[in-house]
Amino acid sequence: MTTEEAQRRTSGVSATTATSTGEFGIANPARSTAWAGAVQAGARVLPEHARSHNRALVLQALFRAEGLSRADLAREVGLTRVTISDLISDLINENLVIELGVRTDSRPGKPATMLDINRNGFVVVGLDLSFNSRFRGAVTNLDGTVLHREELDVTGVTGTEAVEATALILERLVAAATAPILGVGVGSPGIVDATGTVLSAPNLGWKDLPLQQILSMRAQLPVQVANDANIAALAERTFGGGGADMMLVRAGRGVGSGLIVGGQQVYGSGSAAGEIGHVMVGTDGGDTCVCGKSGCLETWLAIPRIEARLANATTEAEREAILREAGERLGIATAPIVGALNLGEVVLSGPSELIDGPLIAAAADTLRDRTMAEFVGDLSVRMTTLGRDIIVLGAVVMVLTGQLGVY
Amino acid sequence: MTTEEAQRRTSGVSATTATSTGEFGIANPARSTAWAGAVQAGARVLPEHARSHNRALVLQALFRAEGLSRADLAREVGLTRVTISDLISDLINENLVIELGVRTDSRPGKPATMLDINRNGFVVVGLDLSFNSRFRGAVTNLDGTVLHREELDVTGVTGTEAVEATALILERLVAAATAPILGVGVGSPGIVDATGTVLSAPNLGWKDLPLQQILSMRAQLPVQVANDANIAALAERTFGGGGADMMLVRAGRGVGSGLIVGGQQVYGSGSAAGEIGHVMVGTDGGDTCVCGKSGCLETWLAIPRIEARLANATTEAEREAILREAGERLGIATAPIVGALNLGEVVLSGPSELIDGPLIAAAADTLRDRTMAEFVGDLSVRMTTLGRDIIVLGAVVMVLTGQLGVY
DNA sequence: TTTGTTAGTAAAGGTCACTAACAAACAAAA
DNA sequence: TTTTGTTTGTTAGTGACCTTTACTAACAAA
Repeated sequence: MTTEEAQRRTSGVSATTATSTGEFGIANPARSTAWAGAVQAGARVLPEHARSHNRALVLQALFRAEGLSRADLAREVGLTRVTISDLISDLINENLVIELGVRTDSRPGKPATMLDINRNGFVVVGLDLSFNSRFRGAVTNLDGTVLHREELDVTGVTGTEAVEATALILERLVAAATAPILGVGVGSPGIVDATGTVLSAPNLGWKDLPLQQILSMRAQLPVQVANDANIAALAERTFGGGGADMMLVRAGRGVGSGLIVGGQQVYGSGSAAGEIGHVMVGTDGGDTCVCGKSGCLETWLAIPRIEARLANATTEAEREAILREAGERLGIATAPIVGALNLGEVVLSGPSELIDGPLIAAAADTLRDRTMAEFVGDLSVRMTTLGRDIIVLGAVVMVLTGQLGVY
Repeated sequence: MTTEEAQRRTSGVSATTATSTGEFGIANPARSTAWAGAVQAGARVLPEHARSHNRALVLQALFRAEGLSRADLAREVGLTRVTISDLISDLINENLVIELGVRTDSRPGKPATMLDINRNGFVVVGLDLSFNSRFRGAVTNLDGTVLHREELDVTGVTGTEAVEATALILERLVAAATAPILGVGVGSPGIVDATGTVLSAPNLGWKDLPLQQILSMRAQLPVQVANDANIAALAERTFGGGGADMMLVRAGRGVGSGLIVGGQQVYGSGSAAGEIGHVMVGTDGGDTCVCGKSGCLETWLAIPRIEARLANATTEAEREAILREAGERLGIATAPIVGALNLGEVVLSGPSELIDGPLIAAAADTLRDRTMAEFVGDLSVRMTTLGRDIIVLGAVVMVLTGQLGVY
């Protein structure tokens, strides 16, 4: 049997994904069950792929609406009760699904046995490398509920040292896990390709760093690495009520974004989708940017820049004008994107004391003024509700998608 | 058996898709074999879906590279020779694939039997409703080679009359078909939803018009309707060598665009993706637009506007400046889109005597100036090579995708 | 108690792609 | 010329998968 065939024969997620003893080194390698992987152009479909797709559908349905019976699932997914029973039997054996007992409400017919994803039977480890001077991480259950946190100061740490720091915080999180670890998700700044290689992350001094491979080898766990803003968009989509056509803009030290188009994450031709920080805004100049150009979105919207301007503001009106201008510039930059993609939502993530107020209001006004009302009539511009944990939650979504096919 | 079950049982494209006698009214109803349809969220996958997906893969491989044997296909697609033989047997029975005879070159082993899609065994009807005063249409083979053309003057024709005109030109094209018609593709201006309903097309006086349904009933053929610029993007992707992350901008009476992201067409939250004509460009005003705003992309790039400006130009330098300015504005408007989506290509479609020259050069320069070179380094900005037939070719792609799953 | 409904399971059947094995047809080496 | 090895395409049989059909269990309502 060839390697490829062996892989093809492997389906499902083994229930023994990782030991919960906390050893940093015992678990199964990364592997994808997701249907998405099989749908790529040129990929044939075998019966077993159909099975894992249907299996993912069942998990998705259970994930979204707890308290479903086998019969409910059959109606929801469109398969027969027989097939659902068979799939559920597998999932129960793998400890991914549990029976909650019989339905209590009074209805004719045999009472249903309620099912749910075993939300506490596995945990996910999420890492957020996007902060300037500290790495953050958390252990969560499958709902994204944080069970344990770790932080690590990394001021001035770059290159290999930064990799070691990442491995260290991961090790601590793995040790803190109280249930088998389904997988590890990492949100990194910079450009990250589909294989989890950090092509470029200037702040961390990383270039062509195969972070996913490194961490996966070290932890012996399935690891997935993606850009922080992209991962935030995933989180908003799954946990924040984000729609199928959505943009998440993240303002921090720089400005980045993640895009969901047609329900799918956008990666871009060079894995650099969402990088809007250095797109010039308007035709009337602006401050000089670190990149050499003038009037980049970052010069208007990066938090340090806003804070510097606000430091000179003496009155509340001045303060508001500064924030409104930042919002306007965001609106100017995103209007063509919103129009071209016919987005339904623009979600902002960042320090709410700065963003949630005049800034976001001005962005919404500007967006509406500069696009065609007929097309963007029901555009929603809002803050994320996920707060500072958004990257960690995105990591959960990545792992759920990668390991279970849930999204 | 329920309707849904009956549909589920129906797979493949019957070889008797339509009579070639030219009667306007004898054929089978629209039906989708495409895998894409089955991959939607919440859609279960049955073995037969797997089969039609694999079938589509075989057709795709044959479509792209003629002169493949069964064994070649097995290697290409990843299925076994046995399975390929079985699929090919079906396809030959349906007259979609033909044997070309044995391979002539001298190699060890049994000589292979060459296969090809029966490119002239079926025809496709394409309709282009995007011109101001005339409807254009063509009958093509499966390669997109035009076999017959029809035109119809529709100056001042709107509403129901325009629908009748569409039906008339379609009837003529169907009558001219010399082989069974695989399907009909229609490129319409305005907003068209996924069901082929024209939600809004002011120029034609259409609003919530179920054009696909109307034409499908009239012609008794599978009909697919989509926005003209979107369909043009499809054509560029399949016949024009367009990449997986691409934008096609169409300048005509107005300005529209079509987007391909991650190899997939973008539809948008309100089916209005690509509508960039009324996005404001820059922060320095501009001419008043019919929409009421100032400085919309259309005021810079719509062909009538450019022509009006050129009429006042006396020197070649003035003429070039006007064209360069139009290109610059296009670059300003598309820079955020190119950056956010990390597009690899921007393709222009329209009158080449105006677009292909200073305009496109200025657009390329502006795009590069206003984005981050690191991210858009290998961005290609160019004219389409498909000329005026681009909409008709897009119709072919729609039909191939919808009826055969080829894309 | 009877009737009707709903949940879940068991057995049998059809579809699909796979493996194994083989004949046909050729080139190249012996 | 014969033998060997390669490649193509087919036949036969197998296992995976989901369906249909039919059943039991468990309940509400008449």
